[in-house]
Amino acid sequence: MSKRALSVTRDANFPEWYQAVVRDGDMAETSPVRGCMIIKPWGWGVWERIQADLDARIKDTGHENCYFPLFIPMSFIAKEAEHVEGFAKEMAVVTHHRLKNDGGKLVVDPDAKLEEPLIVRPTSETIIGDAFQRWVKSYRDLPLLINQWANVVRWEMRTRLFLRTAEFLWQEGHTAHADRDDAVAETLKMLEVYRTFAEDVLAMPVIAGEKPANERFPGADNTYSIEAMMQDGKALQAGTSHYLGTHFAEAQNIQFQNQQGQLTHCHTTSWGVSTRLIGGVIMTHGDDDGLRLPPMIAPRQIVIVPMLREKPEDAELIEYCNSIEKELKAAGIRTLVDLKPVKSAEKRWNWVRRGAPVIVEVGGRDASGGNVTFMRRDRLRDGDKVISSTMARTEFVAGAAALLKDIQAALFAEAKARLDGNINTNFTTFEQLSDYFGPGESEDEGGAFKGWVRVPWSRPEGEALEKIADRLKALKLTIRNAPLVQEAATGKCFFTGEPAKEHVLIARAY
RNA sequence: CGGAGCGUAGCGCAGCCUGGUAGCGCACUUGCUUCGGGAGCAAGGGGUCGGAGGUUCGAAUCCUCUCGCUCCGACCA
Repeated sequence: MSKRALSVTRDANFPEWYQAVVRDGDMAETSPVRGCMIIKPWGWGVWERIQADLDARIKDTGHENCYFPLFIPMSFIAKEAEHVEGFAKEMAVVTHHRLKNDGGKLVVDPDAKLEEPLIVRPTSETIIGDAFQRWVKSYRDLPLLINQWANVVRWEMRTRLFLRTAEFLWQEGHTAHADRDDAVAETLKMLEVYRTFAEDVLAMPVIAGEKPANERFPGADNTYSIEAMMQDGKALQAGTSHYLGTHFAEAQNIQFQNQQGQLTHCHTTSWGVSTRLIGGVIMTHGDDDGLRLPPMIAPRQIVIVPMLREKPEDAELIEYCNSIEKELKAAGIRTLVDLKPVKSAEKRWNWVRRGAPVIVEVGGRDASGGNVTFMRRDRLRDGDKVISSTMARTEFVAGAAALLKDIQAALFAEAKARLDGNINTNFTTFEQLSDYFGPGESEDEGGAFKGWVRVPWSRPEGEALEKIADRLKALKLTIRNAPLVQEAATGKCFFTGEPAKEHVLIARAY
């Protein structure tokens, strides 16, 4: 049996496998600062691809980018009651502005205390709202459609690279509208942007839907999400879009004069996706040999590894590879000839672990025959055997763009089949649900693939919903969302027995 | 912040119980031989054993405190 490129398999230990992919795929590493990550060049390249593509989509829908400060006056965050409640426990706070040398020891200067502490933004509703309050005067100023790419900090108890870090990178859209309909339409429009982006670019199928009341963003009237199914069957909330009603507008005095001359509060929205998407890509597409990147976000789509032998004929081989690279680049394909003075076999496996979509290996015989030998990362093996194909370089170059498209589509199809095939709709009683998922206490049980469950419900709120959430929590389950696209619900609510209004998805989640 | 486990070379670990001055595999460096594919042999380099204090002639090993990490809970994009 030939060995795998990683030391852990998904089946043996999914969390450990995830860490191995992140590390051995050169994506990121932990930092000296607790809970924060160092994103390495390959991982950063993926983020740059995500940014570039999504940014274009955000601009295409009429939004403009800008930038607000990292620090927010503490009083700002206190303005919206639910918002404070939701974020207060995880704030990084700046209280001083100077250090001093105290007998050879560097200490915080107690004389340099800030009059008002600054918090490091966990999200920017409050500071952007403060600007909106000044920017919006008239109905002619609306809608106000703003986005920013930024880092935010939430002092999480437990962190995992990309999935949950104390500092993470994201984009946050903030918009203000004249009325509810316009704001809700915006909220749903951006959810749809996220859905198509996740599916078309990340090849990550998701289900877009509305969060139950208990999972709403602090201060939102409605929260929508896209949810993706990871290879261990758990759900990952991959993006959110919030209709904030007039809560923030009222708290921050964001008002405009309408056409009738009346002073009216705006309806606002916010929406965001983060570096967590990269974690989603890893857990959607990775295999036991490492990462498999969808071509659209791979920093290098085709990597050419010349089989160098430290002999004079190497020069000719390098020239051959360079000329192929030139042709591929001309076709708009991100290509690299890996000339690092490392053994070819090692370079191959490094690119396998990094998930380069196509790895081309060129030896002397290929070169003299005008051929290339290549591997598709999405179909690396037949059983344990590595699959490689040889074809004429002209044919390869001519078909390269189509090959990448095919890989992109194959990765999506594979993930889509997993999502579609693992939503159980047969449960009718809580006992069945409980028996199926078990208490989920042991790691073994937690590790087994369970997938999701879809049940009809009556959309309870308040105390009734809390009770349901508690019962689910005992099984480590949560309601993910009520899919926007679903057939009409008939019969009784799975939880309350009252007439059902819609279906919701239940799953274990990250 | 509660429960459990773990910090020894870049990575993975042994040594600790029964104190005697640090070792294995991979990786790294050099040489030779190999090489249509994750090679073999040989010779090397690298560690104040997480930190501080204590016991002792002597501490990776025993004691106390402390910091950090991982997993499980609570919290969350």
